[in-house]
Amino acid sequence: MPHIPDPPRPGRPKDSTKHAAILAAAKQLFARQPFEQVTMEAVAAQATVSKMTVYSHFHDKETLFEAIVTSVADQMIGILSGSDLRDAPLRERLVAVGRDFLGVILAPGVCEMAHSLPATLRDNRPLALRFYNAGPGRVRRALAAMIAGAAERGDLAVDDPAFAADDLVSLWEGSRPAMIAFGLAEPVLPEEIRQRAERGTDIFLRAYRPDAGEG
Amino acid sequence: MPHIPDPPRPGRPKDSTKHAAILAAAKQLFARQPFEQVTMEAVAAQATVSKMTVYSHFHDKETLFEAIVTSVADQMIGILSGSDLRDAPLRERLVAVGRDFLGVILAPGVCEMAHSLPATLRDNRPLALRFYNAGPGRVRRALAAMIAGAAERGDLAVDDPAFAADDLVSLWEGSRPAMIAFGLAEPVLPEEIRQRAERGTDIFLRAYRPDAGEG
DNA sequence: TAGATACTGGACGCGACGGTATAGGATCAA
DNA sequence: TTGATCCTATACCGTCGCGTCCAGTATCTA
Repeated sequence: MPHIPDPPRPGRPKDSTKHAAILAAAKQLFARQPFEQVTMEAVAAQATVSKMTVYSHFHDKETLFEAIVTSVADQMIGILSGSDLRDAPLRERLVAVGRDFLGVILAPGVCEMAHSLPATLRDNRPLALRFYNAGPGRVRRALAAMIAGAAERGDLAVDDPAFAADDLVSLWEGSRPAMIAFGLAEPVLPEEIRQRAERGTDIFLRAYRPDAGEG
Repeated sequence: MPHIPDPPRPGRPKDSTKHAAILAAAKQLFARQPFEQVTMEAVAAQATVSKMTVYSHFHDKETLFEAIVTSVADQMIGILSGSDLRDAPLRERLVAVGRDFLGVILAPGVCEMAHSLPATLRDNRPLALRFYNAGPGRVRRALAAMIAGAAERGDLAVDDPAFAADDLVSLWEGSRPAMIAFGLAEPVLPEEIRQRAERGTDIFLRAYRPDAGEG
C-alpha cells in the first residue's frame, strides 16, 4: 500500500490528525457495538469532530467500517509477521507465535469486534475473507508450515499439518474469546496470555509427540 | 416451566399453531441476521400472520427474541442432558457427548445465531448467562465431572479438570464455528460431526494419557 | 344467539438515523 | 491579499421500523 505523496492541491490541506481521530473513535465504537448500533453522530462526537468532517474523510458508513477492518487487519499482519525465530527450539517458536496471536486476538478492542464482525461481514465475503486471511488464517498457515517441517524432521507425529495447526490454535484460545464476546469475562492480562500460550503448546506437543505412535 | 392449563376465558382462544409459527419464523430469521436487522414485519410475513397477531402473542421485539433464546436453550438442555452412557468406556462416553454437543452447536440454525447472540446479549447479562449455562457451560461442567472421575480412577493424568474440559471442547470445535459465522464455510454434515468428535477426543486422550507423566 | 376475544389488513404517529445543504469562520499556497 | 479548500454548527430531508389504532371478520363459550 504505497501512500501516494499528496499531489499538491490548492487550498487548505486535510488534517491528518482528524483522520486518525475519526478512525480511532470508530474503532473503539465498533468494538463495543455492532455495525447498526454505531451512529455517525456518535463517531463524530467521540472524535470531537463535526459530522460533516467525518463524511468528508469517509464517504459512507460502510466505507468507514471497511477502513476499520482493513486497519485492524494490517495491524494484525504487522504483529504476526514478526514472530518466527528461525532457529529456536520448536516449543519456543510455537509459544512465541501463540503469544503474539493471543495478544492480537484477545486485545481489549479487537476481541469484542472480532465477534461482532461475522454478523456484519456475512454479506461482504471479500472483506470477511481479507480479515480472516490477515489474522486467524495467516497464523494457521504459518503454523501448518512449521508443523509440517517439524514432522519431516521427525519431531512431531502428525497426520495432517492443517488439522494440527487448527488444534493448536483451538488449544490456545480455549473458551476465552467466546466468554469475552458474551460479556461473561473481562479482557485478559498479559500474564494470562503467556500462560495460555505455554499451556496450549505443551498439551499440543504431548498429543503429537512422535513416540505416541499415531500415523 | 409447568404450562398453566388455560384458565378458561370467554371468547375465541389464541391459536397455538400461530404462536409456534411465529416462534419458528423468528428463530429462522434471527439465525440469519442480527437483532436489529430482523423486522417485525418480516417475522409476520415469514409466519404468514398479521403483524398485530405477532404483537398479541409477544408484547415486544425483545420479548420475542428472549423467547427464541429461551427456546433454543431449552432445546439444548433436552439434547445434552440425555448423553451420558454411565458404564461405557471413557472414549465412547466422550465421543457421544462430543457428537451431541457438536450436533447442537453446529446445527444449521443454531450456529449462526450463536455468533450473533453476543452482540445482542452483551447488555443483557442474565439472558446471556442463561444461554451459556444451557449450552456450552452445561457441557463443560458435565465433561469436567467425567474427567475428574477418570482422573481419580487413574485413567487420565489431569491437573485441572475444568481446564481439561475446555481443551476437549476446543478440540471438538476447531475453527469450524468461526468459519461458519464468517460465512466462509457451510453448515456441517452429520458425518463430519462424527469425525470431529472422534478426532478431538483421540487427541485429547493422547495428550492426557497417564503415562505421559504430567502433574 | 349473544358476548367476548382473536385474526386480518391497512393506515399512521413517531423517533432514530444516514446523508445533504448552507452559511460562516479558519487555514493553507501562490 | 486572493482563492481554494477545510472545518464547524445547525438545520433539514427521506427513510425505515417499531408499535398502535381501527374497522371488519372469524371463532369460541355460555
